[in-house]
Amino acid sequence: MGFAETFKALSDPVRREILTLLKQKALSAGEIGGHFNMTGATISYHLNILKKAGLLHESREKNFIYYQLNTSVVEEVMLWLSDLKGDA
Amino acid sequence: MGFAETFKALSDPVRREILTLLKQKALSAGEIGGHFNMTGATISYHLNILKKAGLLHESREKNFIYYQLNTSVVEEVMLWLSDLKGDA
DNA sequence: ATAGTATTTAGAAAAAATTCTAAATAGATA
DNA sequence: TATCTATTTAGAATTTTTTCTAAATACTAT
Repeated sequence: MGFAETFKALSDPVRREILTLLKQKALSAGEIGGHFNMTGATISYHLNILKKAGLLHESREKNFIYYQLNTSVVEEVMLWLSDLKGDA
Repeated sequence: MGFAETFKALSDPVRREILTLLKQKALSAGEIGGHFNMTGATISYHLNILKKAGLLHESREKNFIYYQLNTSVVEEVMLWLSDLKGDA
């Protein structure tokens, strides 16, 4: 759950696009998959990496699992960068 | 030179530690290598990735090449994250 | 309970990243 | 020029990441 996992999660373009999609509204795994030319299994793999990094919140509803961006971890990354920059 | 390269560069723990070292003062490749249990060739590999991502500034002096953090690219990453967070 | 839809897990294949050793380049100094 | 030091490049081995197919799980609804 440290920065290592979070930066790794952010390093993949597919995962960054997923986060961008989730910036506005929560989406189910299937809806997310609809935006990519990939199997559901691959989307699930990416969602799992984002989840482990703490970047997602999930909520179950009916038969679906809705994913949403967890902004607090984004803020933590920004703090790390801010410190690196010298604003410590 | 886009975000892809920069996030990839930031995703490795060795490279993040290099950036942290360079936060304060410029260091030569050899000095950087002294902080890690790796060959100079490997350090050079990492420096090259950071350089391509625009995260480093280099200046030659005598026989040495001094590397320093380029904070402006760090700021660009922070802006991307800020936008993701919703501060757009 | 059965059948249907959504998502995840397992295992394997392919691609990318990390590291090393050995050799090459670049510049400095004697 | 010859040599020494600093750094990079080339090539190969290892590890990690990404992706797929096929199967499994989970939950809904008939």
